[in-house]
Amino acid sequence: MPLPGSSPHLNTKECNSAMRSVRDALDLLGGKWKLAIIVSLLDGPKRFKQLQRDVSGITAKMLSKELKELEVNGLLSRSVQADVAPVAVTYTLAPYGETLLPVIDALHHWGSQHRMNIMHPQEPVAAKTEVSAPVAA
Amino acid sequence: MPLPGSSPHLNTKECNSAMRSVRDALDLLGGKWKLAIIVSLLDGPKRFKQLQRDVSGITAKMLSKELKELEVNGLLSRSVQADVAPVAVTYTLAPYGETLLPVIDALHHWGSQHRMNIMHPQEPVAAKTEVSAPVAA
DNA sequence: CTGTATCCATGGAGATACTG
DNA sequence: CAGTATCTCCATGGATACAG
Repeated sequence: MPLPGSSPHLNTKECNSAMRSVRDALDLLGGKWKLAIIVSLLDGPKRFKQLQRDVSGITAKMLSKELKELEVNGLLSRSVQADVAPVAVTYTLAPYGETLLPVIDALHHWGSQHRMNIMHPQEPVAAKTEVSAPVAA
Repeated sequence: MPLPGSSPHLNTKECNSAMRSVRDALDLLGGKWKLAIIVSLLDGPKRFKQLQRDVSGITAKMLSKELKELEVNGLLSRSVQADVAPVAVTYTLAPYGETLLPVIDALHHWGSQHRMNIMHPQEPVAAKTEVSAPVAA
């Protein structure tokens, strides 16, 4: 069952409007880091440095940029503790950010299945062109 | 194993392995065109030119490249009709490609909600920093 | 600690022309 | 029709140094 209240699948006319939504989601989450940050924050509020450790490989510049975008979109909130010595900034997943859980689950579920298919291919999953066709040159 | 019916959420130790799956999915679907192509093929088999019309804005080069990647990953199949005059190539969504429906639905569902939140903000969704902090300079 | 500014390499992707 | 080959532009993002 595809979606409660949605069609079995989309016809061409619905495609364009449907794609707009999908693109919205993908533009927001599709980067290299956004989901990793959100997933890390599912664990609880974190500080900048802590996030940088968790999201392995990300640079301060990227982290800062991504956090800004996520905040502007209401997915997380930023709070500053100015009274402590070297300033403490905490990032917290907003309730709105938690609405992403179904999306994350879907990606995670499919992704882990796909990973298994690739590593333990029961039946050849890969390309199978019906005539000849030098697919990958 | 964290996800049969989806856990409440992921802890830090599970994050890395979970992220690998999520990244797998995102790497495969995250581009600008992949999902659009797949969604278009949900409608039924299509030919190259037809796809290029459907997926508005895509160039032949990109379409060709994306189709190749999708085929290699077993999400669609390519069939050549060499006997007809100017050669007909048809792309068909593979059964494996249809396993993406839940993912697409999740993205579509969240994306359309998000689009509504942005256009008709009931309550200010956007950034709200607790202290001062010139967030977006 | 929490970022920002700058420089720079890489590659993603458009335009165009060409081939089978 | 169904692509491929080049050339080129520009955004992404890493490294590094600096700032509040």
